[in-house]
Amino acid sequence: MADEELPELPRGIALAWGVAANPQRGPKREMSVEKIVDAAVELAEADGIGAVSMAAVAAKLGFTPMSLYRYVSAKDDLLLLMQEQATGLPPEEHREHEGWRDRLRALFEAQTLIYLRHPWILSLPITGSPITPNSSAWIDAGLEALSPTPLSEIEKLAVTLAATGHARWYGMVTAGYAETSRATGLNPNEVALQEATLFDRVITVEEFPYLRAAIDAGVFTAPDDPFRFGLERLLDGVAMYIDRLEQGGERAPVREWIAVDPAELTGDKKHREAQKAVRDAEKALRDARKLERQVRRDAIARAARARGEA
Amino acid sequence: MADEELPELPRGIALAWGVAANPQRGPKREMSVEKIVDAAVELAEADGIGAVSMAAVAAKLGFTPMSLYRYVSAKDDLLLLMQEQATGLPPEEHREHEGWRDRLRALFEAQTLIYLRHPWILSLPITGSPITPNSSAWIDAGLEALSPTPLSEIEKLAVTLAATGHARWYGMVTAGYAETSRATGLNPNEVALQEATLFDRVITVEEFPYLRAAIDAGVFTAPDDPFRFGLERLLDGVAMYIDRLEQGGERAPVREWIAVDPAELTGDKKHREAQKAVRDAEKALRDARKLERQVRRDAIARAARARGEA
DNA sequence: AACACACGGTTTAGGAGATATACAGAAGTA
DNA sequence: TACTTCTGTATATCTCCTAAACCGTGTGTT
Repeated sequence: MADEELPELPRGIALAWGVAANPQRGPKREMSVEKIVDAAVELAEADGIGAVSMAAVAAKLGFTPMSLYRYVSAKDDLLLLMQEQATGLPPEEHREHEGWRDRLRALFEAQTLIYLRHPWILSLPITGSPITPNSSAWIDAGLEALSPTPLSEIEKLAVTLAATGHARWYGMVTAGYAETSRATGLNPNEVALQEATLFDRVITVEEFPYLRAAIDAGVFTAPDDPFRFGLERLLDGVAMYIDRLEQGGERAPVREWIAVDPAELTGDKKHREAQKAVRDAEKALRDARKLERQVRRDAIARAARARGEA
Repeated sequence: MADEELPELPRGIALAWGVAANPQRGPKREMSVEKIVDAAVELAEADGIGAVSMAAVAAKLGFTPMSLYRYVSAKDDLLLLMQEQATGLPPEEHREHEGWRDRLRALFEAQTLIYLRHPWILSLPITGSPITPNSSAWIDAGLEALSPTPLSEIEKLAVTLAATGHARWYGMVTAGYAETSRATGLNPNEVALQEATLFDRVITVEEFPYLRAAIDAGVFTAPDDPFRFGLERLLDGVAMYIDRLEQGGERAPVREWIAVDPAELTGDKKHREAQKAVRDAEKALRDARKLERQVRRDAIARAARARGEA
């Protein structure tokens, strides 16, 4: 009866919400979902998400791999629960801040910290919409921060989502370095420097003039954080919009989702051909550039050889 | 010699840049990297990234699995090349727009379209920093759009990154629906509706008052796109900042990257204990909430049963 | 022209990983 | 006590990735 109340809740999500029918009969349980998740998280912290296998988790707890399946119905569920545990609840401190802006910023920073601490979270596959207790709590906190503003509900959600996404993006870019650093044993600065060297090799003025200029200005080697700037501009924009509303200004039109041209999906022939033409043209351009690079490299090498022999 | 010029280029990246020493001896090649990547992409388009196995790709081309390794040094490389191919070059149309704002928006929309068309891209693991030709071209295009502005190089990069990240986030959220839709056979609207039902089940007024209010306002069922709003606010903020600069205003201070407290990484004991305390407290809260949910559910079920029996 | 050797595709094999299934023993229940 | 339910285990299958050895094919060299 009680089960019929929640028919389609995916297994993992149900577990996260604590919908676990505690069994009455049978032997005592020797493990618990929590212990399993803890062990899995420890493995991930130490050696990345790749180190998390059912066998490894079980071994860490001193059991056989199959025993885990009495607690977790599949590995995907375990991954979801790991994410949930590492994400945790939003910190209470953000409530101490006064305005919506400071609150949102505090949430943003808390979120980025989580990703910096647990970079493996970001390498988990996004399984649609993870409606878990903790992720809901983060969104709720964002909406709460914006609750004193005259924004509409969907606008509040939009701003919350934007800030969350920005934090996530921050994490992804940074976690890339962190993971490379862990995998190679180099410290992050060395990794950054090495990357910069690679950049120098392939980013030419002719092909990428603007990116080249940015590199020359040192944007990838400076210790400056481009993400804060982005967040502040976003918040500026929101503040401006709120001001406008408060002065009786018009609300921005809310557009619909970008729709994928159905022709592409149903396979309209002409359209497919057009797409193919674009792809072919891109390929031709790529090839031409590749050739150009190759030739240039050869020329340089030849010159070097000549210099060496001279 | 020429090889020594590019020593540390990771294999896959080197391939993407077309650094492929064409062999002279031996039998004619019957395949090519391009054909392999095409086949792999076709598999991914049809059945998701999970359908891409070396064996499947080889079979699609009529060869044995191992043959692929003469062209691609590992599966990861193949995945990188797939991403590169599906990303393509930024469309030229964005150059037709006048101001930086319209250009950036055009790039944003082009990028989101790519993710909507190839949602599997987003389920690829981010392998650090994919410095590939096409991804560089996208960044270059963003910087170009901003080149007439008085923004500094790092500020331009920050804005470009923010827009890119927002598009990616848009894609992730939307692709979740797309993948669920493909996997379950339901259309996206049905998926959204089903999700909404799940939301209704677990998001209570007591626990998530603000999220609950948003749901009641219909933010998840309306056909409105919260991401455009976010983008426009970001662009508003950038515009505002540019105005300020043009009127002789001060540049925003650029902060350094958020640093993870080294105590956490070196394992300071006190700090670890404090962290554990937080986690325990969170767990206690979670448990209390779980119990509360359970009890409430039981009560509801009991009431329903009583009603049924009455 | 003959030959050596680099190279392409194949075969075979190993190893890791998720998980289905069947089972023996433990704890409640009738 | 007998029955039922449940736990952890053992065994086995299936899917992947990829290392290594092999044979035939052209090209460059002698």
